This record gives sequence, C-alpha cells and structure tokens, in this order.
Amino acid sequence: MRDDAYHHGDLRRAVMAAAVDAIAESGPATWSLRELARRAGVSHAAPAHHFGDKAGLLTAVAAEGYARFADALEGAGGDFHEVGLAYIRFAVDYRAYFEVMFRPELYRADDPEVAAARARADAVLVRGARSVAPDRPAGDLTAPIAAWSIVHGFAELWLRGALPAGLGDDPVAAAEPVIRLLFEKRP
Amino acid sequence: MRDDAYHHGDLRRAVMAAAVDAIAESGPATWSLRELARRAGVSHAAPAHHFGDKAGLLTAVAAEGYARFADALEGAGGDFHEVGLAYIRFAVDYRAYFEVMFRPELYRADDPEVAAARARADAVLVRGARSVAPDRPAGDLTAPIAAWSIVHGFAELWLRGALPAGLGDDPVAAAEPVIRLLFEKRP
DNA sequence: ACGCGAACTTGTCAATGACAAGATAGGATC
DNA sequence: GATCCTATCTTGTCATTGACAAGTTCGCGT
Repeated sequence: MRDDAYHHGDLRRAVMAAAVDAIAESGPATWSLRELARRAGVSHAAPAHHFGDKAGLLTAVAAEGYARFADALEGAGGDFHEVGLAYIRFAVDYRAYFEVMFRPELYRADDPEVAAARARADAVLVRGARSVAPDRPAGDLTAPIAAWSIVHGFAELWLRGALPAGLGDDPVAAAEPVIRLLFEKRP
Repeated sequence: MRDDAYHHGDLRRAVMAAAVDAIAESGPATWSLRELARRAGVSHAAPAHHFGDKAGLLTAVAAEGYARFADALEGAGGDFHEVGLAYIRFAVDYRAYFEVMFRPELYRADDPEVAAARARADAVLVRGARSVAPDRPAGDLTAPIAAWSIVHGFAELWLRGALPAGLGDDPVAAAEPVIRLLFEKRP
C-alpha cells in the first residue's frame, strides 16, 4: 500500500513470487530467505511469519504448483496424448513449481493442501492413461505408469538440458512424436 | 594409517564415501562439508584441499557416477530392453550418484572427466535404442528419446516415491512390463 | 641431512536459518 | 472516541556454514 508501510500489504504473495522467480533462475537451493526478504523490501525475519521456515515456503510453492498442475491436466481433455502434452507444457512453463513438486525432501509432502492437489493430478493421470492400452484389465497399472514415465522422463530430461540438440526449442512439439510412439496401435 | 595420523591416508576417498552416504540418506543438500570432515575425523577445512569447494566435491561425485553408469550400461548388452533395466537398476542401487548426476546446477557439468563419462553413457543409449523402432531412419531420434524418457521417468518417479504402491519392492521387476509396452511389435 | 611439496590445521569472516522479544498498525468492541 | 487485540513486521541474537588465508606437519627424493 504505502511505500513506507509497516505492513507490506501482500507479503505472502510477494515472497512466493520472488521465490518462484529465484528457483526458475537457478534452482531451488541458490537463494536465501533473507534475499527474498530484501527483494520484497522487508526485514530478514518477515517471511518467517508467513511460512515458518524455508521448508514452509517450499511447501506453499509445492501446494500452489500441484493445484495449478491439476488444473492444467484436468483442462487437457480425456485423451492421454493431450494430457501428456499438457504435463510437459506445465513442466516447462512452470518450471520452478515443477522442480519443487518432485523434490519431496525439500518440503513437507504430508501437508494436507499438497496431498489434496496431488491426488487430484494423480486421478487425471490414471484415468487418462487408460487410452494408451484399452485392452488391458482395469487393475493393471502398466499402461498408466508407462505413460506417466515417458512424459515425466521427457520433461525432466528437457529441463536438465540433457536431450540432444536439434529438437528445436518447443518441447511440446518435440514430445509429440515421442508420446505417439507409445500410442501406436499394436497387432 | 595411524590413528593420530596427520595424514589421513585416503581422505579424498573417505570424504567422497561419506558424501555419497549422506546424499543417499537425505538428498544432496542436507549435509555440510564440515559434517563430512567431522565424520572422517579431520579438520573442517581438510576437504577443501581435495575438492576446492562444495561444487568440486559434487563434481567428483558426478564424474564417478557417470563412469560407473557408463560401465553398467555398456555391460548390459546391445538390446535396449536390457539397457533400460540396467538404467533403472543403477538409479536405485547408486541412488546418490544418480541424483547428483542429473542435477547439473549442483556441480561443474563442463568438467572434462564428467563430460567424457557422460558421452560414453549417451553413446550406449543412442545405440541401444535403435532396437525400439528399427524401421525408423537412422537420424530419427524419436525412438531413442522415447526409450530414454520412459526409463528415466520411471527411475525418477520410483526414487521420489511417487509411484503407487502395489508394484512390489523390486523396481527392475516392476519396470520390466512397462518397458516392454514400448517394445511391442507394431503393425 | 635437507629441502620441498602435498596434506592437513587453525583462525577468521560474511552470510544464513532459526528463534525470541518487542514494536506497530488497523480493525473490533464498547 | 478510547481501548484492546491480533496479525504483521522489526530488531537482536546465536550456532552453523562455506570460503579463504596463513601456518604446521609429514614423508619422500636427493
């Protein structure tokens, strides 16, 4: 509100945004709470009030990440081909969230808000992955796991810069034929 | 050698082993150089002599990891089905190495020793992955990337504990049908 | 015997995460 | 309008850490 405000106005959101920026720039371990506080123009202990400690901040990031992730997957349609592309698009567009989400040692994975959003995302994956191999029995998790693995692996490898050059700069386009390989009709 | 030895004897190896243990226990960020020094019974600055700084130690871990990784893949036979299972077996058995290797922001990825071992592993992957879709032209990277993605994704998800229960406790056995799904003959 | 370099120690500094205790604002209640 | 009250933020402090500098010890070659 005011420049010299004792109350920042929306410190929680400001610190989270700064954290996401910092993580996207250089990973989830190169910044400090104190640096985020400086960026937000508050004292070094102000973030602790909202998040408790560093793990608390990362828990909040993971919770928001899983919520956005579930939204993205739910909005992608029932076919896994599209769910898979949405998975990869999320990983690239919301890289910071994605990197935190799949590093449970960084935050409190048993946080109820995190668990709920994560369950929502998992449901989309299991449901959508049936289309990979519709002939398999319902209890067989082979196809969902194969589908999940291939999109997750592609996303991780892309983010790490491990994939060979020559794929272009659009990860979703590059992933499209890769995912299709798993979907091709079988005899 | 001697208990009160000024020279530890093999500090480099001792610190590396302690680091690998610590990383396997609780990730690549929860320990400190000083703690490793304490475990090895040396002063807080002794590790720096061998590794320079923390990134130097992690670079050494990554280099040794990639070397062992390349050995494991090369010894798995030419068929990608077996290479893929070896990939997953390595990720689980040498979890600490694997987790560092695929986190280039933690170490100096341009280190020549790292780059050489990594190139060796990449070669096995590209060569072996041809068997996934032998009908594709040689320059087409779709099949290698699909194969790499599915095993890497499975390994990551397994390590993170993200996969549903009910798969048993043997990741290699659990991965076997998943990988086969990608290999099934197509019309 | 001697030097010389590698291996390790001691000492120090700024930065950090965590915590405790105090200050302030802005609304609720009377 | 005065008073309280609670969320929000500050100031101050402590142990720990990574990094660096300078000194010490060892063992090997000559």
